[in-house]
Amino acid sequence: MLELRHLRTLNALDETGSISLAAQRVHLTQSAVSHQIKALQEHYQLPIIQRSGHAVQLTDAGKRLVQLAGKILGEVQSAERDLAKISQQAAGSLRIVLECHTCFDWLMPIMDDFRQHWPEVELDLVSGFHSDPVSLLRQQVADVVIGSENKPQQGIIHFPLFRFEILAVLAPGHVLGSKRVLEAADFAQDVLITYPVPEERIDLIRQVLMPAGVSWQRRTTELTVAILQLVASRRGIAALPGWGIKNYLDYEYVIARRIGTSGLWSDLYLSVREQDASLRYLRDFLETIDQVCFARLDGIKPLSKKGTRKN
Amino acid sequence: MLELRHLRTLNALDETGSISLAAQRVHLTQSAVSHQIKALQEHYQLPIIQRSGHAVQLTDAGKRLVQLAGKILGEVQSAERDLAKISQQAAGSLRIVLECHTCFDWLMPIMDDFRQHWPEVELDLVSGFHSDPVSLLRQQVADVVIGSENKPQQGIIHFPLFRFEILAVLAPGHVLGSKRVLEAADFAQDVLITYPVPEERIDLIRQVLMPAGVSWQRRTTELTVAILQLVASRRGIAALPGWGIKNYLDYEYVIARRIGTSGLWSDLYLSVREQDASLRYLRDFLETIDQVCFARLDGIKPLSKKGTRKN
DNA sequence: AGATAATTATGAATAATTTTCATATATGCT
DNA sequence: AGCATATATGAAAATTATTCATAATTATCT
Repeated sequence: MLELRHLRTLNALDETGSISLAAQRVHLTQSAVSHQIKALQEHYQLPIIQRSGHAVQLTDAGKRLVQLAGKILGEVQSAERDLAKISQQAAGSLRIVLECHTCFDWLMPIMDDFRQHWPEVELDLVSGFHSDPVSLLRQQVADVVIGSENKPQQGIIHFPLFRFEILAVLAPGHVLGSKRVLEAADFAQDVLITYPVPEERIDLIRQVLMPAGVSWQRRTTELTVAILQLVASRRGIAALPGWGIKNYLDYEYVIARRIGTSGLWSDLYLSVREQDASLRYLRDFLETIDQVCFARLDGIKPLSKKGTRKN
Repeated sequence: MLELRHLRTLNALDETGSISLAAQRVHLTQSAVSHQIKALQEHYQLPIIQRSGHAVQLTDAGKRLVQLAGKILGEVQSAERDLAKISQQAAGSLRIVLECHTCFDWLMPIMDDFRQHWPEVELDLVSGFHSDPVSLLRQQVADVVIGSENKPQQGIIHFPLFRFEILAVLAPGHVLGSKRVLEAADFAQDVLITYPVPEERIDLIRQVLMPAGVSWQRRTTELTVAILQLVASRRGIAALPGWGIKNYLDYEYVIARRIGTSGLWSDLYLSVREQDASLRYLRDFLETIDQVCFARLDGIKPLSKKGTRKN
């Protein structure tokens, strides 16, 4: 009756404290999670969760099961890694093209983790900018592209990672700070500070400014911290992922505003050659990204798993 | 994809070394187990078992999963016991009536184990012989009957334990030893040594001798070892469960013969009052019996689980 | 060796379970 | 109070697991 599935759900529930967020984490609907918990409670004749308003709290019984999950799920993942090693799918290469500059932030620790588990896999970042990153896969120059590309292509598979909001970043006290939501025209008033990549690769420009026919001034720099420094010192405004600026917001180094009423969102995918899609270490890499990102990055949302995520 | 179900199956497969026996252990058909393993192999793209003729051997990958099962399944059981404690189903009484005398052999260690896990449950054996053991349940004198009773009765639930063969036990060199299979008439030749219970409670008499109209001489004694001693010293012959005499056979202290061409079989059930059937400690007791008996008793076969074994 | 029995594999059918969908209900916020 | 958000729930749909029937394979017994 109790299955690993339930433990994974409870784990997510414990971390998120919410049925619907937990559901997203395990790629199920809120309803499915609700049913799962109900089934567990009926099976054990015990309440697993306790509701104080909307917030979901685990009961002692629930905590005991989460504790079990903690002990067990790691063992399972570890065993599955060993199986990959046995099947000699433990060696290979994972050369990553990062289309999203800010993604360094979360990717770095994941890479460290990955190296520990897969010492035989050559892990690298492919540097430089590329107009068509996916073509690097075909040319065997890279093995993985992390970016926004998700159009179906022959021989390429896109795994959905997550959706995140891009926020306008302003110096505290900036005039635009008085608005709750910024519109395209607002960006004409100040210098736009971006990474040094082509205009069409900047979501704000491609999706907001260009369609609105607004002109802009641009200044570029390599590092996220540098962008934030420039913003804070009133040299301009920027547009960055919410999770990338969380700490700076908390310390009120900068402030953030939504772009457009419903916000400017960007979707991230991980693309690989079709023949690599079932490589065990690749799957493990994906799994780790999932775990780490959803646990640590604020405000991200899961994408539908329709992009081939079975097996 | 991998679920606890698979680990339980692999565990049984490891212990039995056979697909069909493993299937019986986990209360599935042979086909189901075969399909499970096939699914695992396809999922991991690895052979899990290796066949040398009919004998099934685990591959390294299979062994790794069994190792995982070993680590995990105990944790699960332990967590489930804790849940029972949380739900305050940890206290109660388990007064056992043992209809099958020889069953002391395997029950004793199980009781010891049980006491450790459920210190709050008063565990006892109800001594003496009873013409209708199940009525003791109704009278609240006992909580559990282990015996052959399986006729549906109002308010009583019978959990199937297992089926075992009753063998004729002879002194080495006994004349009847020359026959491969003993028939009813053969038992008229020698003294029958039994436990001191009514005739109708002795399977050999009720199912073989009486139907055949054969007469017999009987001598009784309390302990299994005493019976074996009398047999070995040529005071008579006995009929005992195969697993009960295994050690004595191995040391050639006595020899055993099948009774009738297809053997004399006995089914064992565990009966409880309906309202007790979902008690957590009772379920745990049942689970332990299952584990221990199938792991340690030779030649026993599972019974169909039709007697209400869900939840 | 040949026949028979026993064991496993497999495709199709069935059964059971899980998930989703469409809502209802409950809570929090302004 | 009213709207937005979160959870619960029954019924339908989808998926998955199991069984059934049978074929294929291996072992055993004259």
